[in-house]
Amino acid sequence: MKLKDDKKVAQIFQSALKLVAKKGLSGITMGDISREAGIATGTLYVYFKGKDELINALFAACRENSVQVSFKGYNPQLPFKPGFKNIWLNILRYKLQHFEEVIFMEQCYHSPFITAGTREKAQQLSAPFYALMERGQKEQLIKQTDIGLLLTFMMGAMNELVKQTHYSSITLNRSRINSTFDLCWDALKA
Amino acid sequence: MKLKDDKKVAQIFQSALKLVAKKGLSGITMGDISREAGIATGTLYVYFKGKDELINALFAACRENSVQVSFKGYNPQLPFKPGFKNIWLNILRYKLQHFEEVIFMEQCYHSPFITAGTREKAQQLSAPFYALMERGQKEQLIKQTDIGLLLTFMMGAMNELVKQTHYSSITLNRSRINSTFDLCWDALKA
DNA sequence: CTTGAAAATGAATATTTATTCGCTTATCTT
DNA sequence: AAGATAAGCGAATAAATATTCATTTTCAAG
Repeated sequence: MKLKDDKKVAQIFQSALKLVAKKGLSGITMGDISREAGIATGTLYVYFKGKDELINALFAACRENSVQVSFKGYNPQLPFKPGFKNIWLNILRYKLQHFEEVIFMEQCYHSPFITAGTREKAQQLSAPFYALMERGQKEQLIKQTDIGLLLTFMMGAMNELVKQTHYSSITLNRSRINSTFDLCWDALKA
Repeated sequence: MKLKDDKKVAQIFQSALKLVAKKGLSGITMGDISREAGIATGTLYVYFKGKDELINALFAACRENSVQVSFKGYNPQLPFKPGFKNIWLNILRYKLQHFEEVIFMEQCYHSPFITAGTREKAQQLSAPFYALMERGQKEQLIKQTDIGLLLTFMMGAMNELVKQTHYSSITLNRSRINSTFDLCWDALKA
């Protein structure tokens, strides 16, 4: 291998994300991606078998990255609520800073591109979030409702918030973020 | 005009929705739609100028329909909370019963198909929801947080819930629905 | 240096998909 | 019932897009 490195893959991913956020998954072509990335169309096929593989790889990469970042700085020794807020903030920050990924993931979920295998792997990465909520329930801090439901509620609210923020170009300042956390916490708390 | 009636348009819309829910906005072709609707491809062009117009019309129709249904049975004379729950249930029911529309709307939001005008009109239809929340705030029942934020939080949570329900084929029974309403109410209540 | 293997190119090709149009069929009007 | 008008058709065309491949460039090892 010569220059076929991660850097170029990252560049391709960045371009694809940017375009999907702007024109939607249905609006991008391999030609668009290569142009945006500043490479020849044929070069895309050096890195990926085809469009399907590119999209699946990007989907998996986004998912892994976002989960990994979520638990940064989480210390299970500390009390639940601050730990939870830490993770909540990690997630929100990530989504705000990687808005394009939020849109891309959303668009992907119902596209024929994403294979069952890719979907499956993405789901498995949710395990730590389930564990977190279980802890909260054990400590009687979180409602004794189905955890999947609680997580869905929380993640859905956050996603929509991030999207709305971008559309309306409202900046989510510290005070607004805290208000939103309160909404979320009040919803979940026992 | 002979048979060029609402019934056929509805049939086309239904087919498009079904296909988008299954294969995503990027996965459907005019040919797919016509086949699913049991008509010739050329016939689509009797009803719509082209793919763009079809998608925009469907988007607008979905939006109008869902807003209209939301306020069914709402009586402003009654106390706030039961009225709010009534609307909340209307929305949830609608989304559950029209899952395909939820997916379609979501996919559309970031597609190049939807024009600025269509988007604008969709936004204007939110006015009654804003008014509802204002009432709740005046009566000191709802948090004094930015209404857009409250609505976004609520709608996002509901959408995600509906999607999750379909993916995991969990039936949202009466008790689960009430649990979810409690999450939502606890989040919003002052 | 030279050379060989991998990477990059982008025009050419293959494939898919939107749209058109000449024609047929159905319905309404008088 | 005949004529007029609009809906419906689907093969043919046009346009867009994915993918290939013969050629060129790059770079590291000898």
